[in-house]
Amino acid sequence: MQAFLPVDEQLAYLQKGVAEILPLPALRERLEQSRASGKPLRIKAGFDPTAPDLHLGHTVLIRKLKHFQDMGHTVVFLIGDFTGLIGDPTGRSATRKPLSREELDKNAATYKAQVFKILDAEKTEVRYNSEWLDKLGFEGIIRLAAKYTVSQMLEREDFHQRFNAEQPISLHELLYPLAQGYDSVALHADVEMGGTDQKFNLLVGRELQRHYGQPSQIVLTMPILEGLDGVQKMSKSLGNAIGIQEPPLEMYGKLMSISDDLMWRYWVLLTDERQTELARMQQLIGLAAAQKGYLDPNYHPMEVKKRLARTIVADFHGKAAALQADADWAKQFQRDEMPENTERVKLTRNVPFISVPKLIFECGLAESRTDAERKIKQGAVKINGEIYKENSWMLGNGRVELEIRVGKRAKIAVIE
RNA sequence: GCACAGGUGGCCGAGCGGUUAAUGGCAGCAGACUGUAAAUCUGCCGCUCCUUGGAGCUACGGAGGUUCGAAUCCUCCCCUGUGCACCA
Repeated sequence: MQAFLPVDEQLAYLQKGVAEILPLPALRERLEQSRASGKPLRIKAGFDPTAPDLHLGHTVLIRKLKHFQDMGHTVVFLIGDFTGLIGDPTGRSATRKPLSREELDKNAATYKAQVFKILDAEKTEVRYNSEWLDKLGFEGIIRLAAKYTVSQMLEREDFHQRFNAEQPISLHELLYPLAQGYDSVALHADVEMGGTDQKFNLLVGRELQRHYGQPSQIVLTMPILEGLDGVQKMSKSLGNAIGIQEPPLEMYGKLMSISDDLMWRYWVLLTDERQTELARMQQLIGLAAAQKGYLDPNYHPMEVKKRLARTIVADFHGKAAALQADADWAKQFQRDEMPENTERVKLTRNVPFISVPKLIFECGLAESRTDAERKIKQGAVKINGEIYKENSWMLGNGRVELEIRVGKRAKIAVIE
C-alpha cells in the first residue's frame, strides 16, 4: 500500500499556481479518502493530437500533472484522437479534417516524447478517447446529448457571446464538451485538469458523471500563459509562442525578450522555484530599484531573467545546452558580435553578379526580396561589419564569403 | 424555401464608379533609446524586375457582365447571421 503525504502538505503543493479548484473542499475530502484507503486519485487531462508542437503554454498544465504524480497519484494522459475531429470550439475553426490512424500515431508519439520531458512516463497512463467514443454510435450520441440542454450549453461564455454577436456556432461544436465530459465518465476521473478556458467543459464532466451515477470529478484549472507579448495567450498561430522543441539559443533569446513583469509570471508557472523564493527575489529587486542601484548583481532584473531563461532551457535541452545558450546569447545579442557557429549558406550564381537583396533573401534573412530591400534602406543590414545602406548593388565575382547581419541575426553566405 | 443584413490585405475595420496597394487601429519588421528587453519616439509594412527612381504583376467570397475605367453597378453561385415557419 502506498504511503501518501499528509493531506495538508499535498494540498499546499498542489495548489501552487493554480487558478481555480472546484470545489476545493471536495478535493480535500477526496485526498483524505485516498490516503485512508491507499488508493491514488485518477487525474485526467486531455490533449488534442492535431497540434503536436507543444509550447511552454502547454507545459503549465503538464507541470501541474507532474505535481500530482509527485504526490503519488495516477495521471491519465488522454489523447483526444476522437474529439480532435471536432476541434475544440474556438470561434472560427472549421471542422478539422480527420486524421488518419498513421498521422495520429505519429502525432501521439511526438506528443509523448515531448510530454515525458516533464512527466514520468512510467507512472503515466496513456489513453485514447476513441477507445470508447468510437463505440458510442449515433444512438449513444443521442442518449448522451439528451442529458444536456441547449441553454446549459449556452452558459458557456464563448457560445453565448457568439450567439449574441450573431456569429456562427456549428452544431458539432456543442458536442465537444459532451464528448469530453463522457471521457471523464469512461475513465472514472477523480480530478480533471485544464486551462481556465476549459472550465466549462470540465464542469460538464461533473454533470455527466452525476448522470451516470459516479461521484463528480473535481475541476482544477490552470492559468493560461501569456505569450511573448505579455497580453495574448501563448499560441503558435499568434506567433508569440516558445516551442519546447526550439533550439536552445532561440528559446533563450525569446525568453530574454519578455518584459520584466511577464518574467514573474513565467517564474511562477514555468519553473519549480518556490513561491517564497520568488517573493524574496521580487522584493530584493524592488528594493534595489528604489535605491537606484543593484548592490547584488544577482538581483538585477536582467540577471534574474537570464536565470529564468537558463532554467527553462535546461528543462528541455539539459544544463550544458542552457549554459551554452547563455554565453552565445550574450555574445550575439548583448555585445552584438558575430556568433560562434554562424550558419553558412551556400549560394551559386549563374551570372557573375548577385544583387544584395536577393542575397539576403536567399540566406533566409528576409521574407522576400522586397522585404530585403526595405531592410537595406532602413540600415538594418551589415555586410562584413559595415552597414550596407546606399544601394542594392551587385557584388563582384569569384568565390566570396560574406558575413551578413540583418538586425542581430547573422548568416555567412558562401557564394561560388 | 422566402425576406433582410453581411463577406475587404495576418486580424479588426473604412471605402460604395475614376486623386489607390486601397483611410484607420492591432499585430509584425527595422532604427534610436535601454539592462537583450518592456514602455516611448521614428520609419517601414503585397510580390517581382530593373542599379537609388521607376516598371510590371497580383489583390477587396467565386464566376460572368455593364463601363474608357469597378472593391464600388448588374446577374448567377457559394458562405455567414437575423426574422418568418405551429395553429390547413
